[in-house]
Amino acid sequence: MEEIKNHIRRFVNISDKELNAFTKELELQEVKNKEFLLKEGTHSLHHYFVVKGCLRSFFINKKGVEKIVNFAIEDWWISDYDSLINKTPAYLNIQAVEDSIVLKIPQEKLEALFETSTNLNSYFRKILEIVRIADQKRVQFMFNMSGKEMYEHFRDNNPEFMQRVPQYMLASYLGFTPEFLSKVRGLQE
Amino acid sequence: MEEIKNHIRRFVNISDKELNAFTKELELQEVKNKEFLLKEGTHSLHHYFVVKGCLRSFFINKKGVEKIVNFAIEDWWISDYDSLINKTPAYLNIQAVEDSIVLKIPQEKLEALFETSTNLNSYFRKILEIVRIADQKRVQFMFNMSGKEMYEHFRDNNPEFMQRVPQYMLASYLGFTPEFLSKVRGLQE
DNA sequence: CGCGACGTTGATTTGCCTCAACGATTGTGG
DNA sequence: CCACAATCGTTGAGGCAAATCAACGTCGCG
Repeated sequence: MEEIKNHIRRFVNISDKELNAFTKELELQEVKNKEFLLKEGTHSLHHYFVVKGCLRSFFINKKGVEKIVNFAIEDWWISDYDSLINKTPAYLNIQAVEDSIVLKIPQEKLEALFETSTNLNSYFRKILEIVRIADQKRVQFMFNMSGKEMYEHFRDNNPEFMQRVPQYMLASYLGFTPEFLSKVRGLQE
Repeated sequence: MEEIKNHIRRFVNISDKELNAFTKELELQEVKNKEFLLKEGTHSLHHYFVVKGCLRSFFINKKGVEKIVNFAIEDWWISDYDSLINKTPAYLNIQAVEDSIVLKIPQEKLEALFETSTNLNSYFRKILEIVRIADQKRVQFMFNMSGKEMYEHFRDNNPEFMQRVPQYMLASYLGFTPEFLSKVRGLQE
């Protein structure tokens, strides 16, 4: 629990009492590599905070191909917001890419906490601000760069991922085929 | 001011006193068609709420072509979050697409209000949740649909925009050239 | 009227996909 | 502990969706 407490304290000035009210609702869960936390079509109930490991969210497109929407590593949240907020069946899958440890909190508990804690509201608002910025940049990259450039940019800005996710997942996240990524890598700079 | 008060009340249960503390910081601004609220390279200071009209945010890519990142119409917010939060020079331009009326609030005033108002925190958190879901869907569409499908989806789900934005801007938002959009439209269903 | 902004159409090019074949590595059961 | 099957990455040939480039029509407006 110290990981997430520290993470929150990095964003808001929060009392131990308030923090404990929050962490009391968290549940630790271990997930083995390839194990699912959410499958499309089911109802998503939890937000997940990654304590250790690496997860991905993805959907299956109409051609039957996996398309990775997001990765999450240590100190990051992952969930299907659409399903959680709108209470619709999930369109996304969430799956471990390594043996991992997550903390989970049900959306309804979180909503209840928001009623009483300004600081938690603030923390999650700030997380969403960061996510918004990241999403915006992703669109900008997709509109501005060739496949080769996107790969090089990702590699240079996220070296830690290069070791941890297989190449075909990186290809999927960047929006192209494994074959194409392989060719792009083949051409030396 | 009634527009934005009603908008906020749609999301949170807020007292008139709290609301007034917020609206007191807002400033009304008229923007003529093609007028800029933000130019890239300058520092972004405000969030903008559209009372009437239509705005767009865009950047110029390395080939010198405008790429539209977002539109905003009535009851919607638009800003360059990256610039506001990280206090960096804006990468985006914000410009009116019609004669418009906006309410603006400086980021620093908003931050101050967040310190004292749980409800405002909550409101902006909820706005960001919705934005997050929209961003996620946009990535999904880009990964799942052909140009023709993206156009038809947009047309069927956002009919109000079809009347209001010129075709070349729609093309830019969808990520392709005006020529291609024209051809896609040429093929009857 | 004449000019600039916007949309259309056609010919050509290109970035990335598809499909197929083939190594290398891993892991798993006999 | 070997044999074999999966899994993952690489390479090449061919195809296609969308971009590029260029020309032209139309409209609104100074």
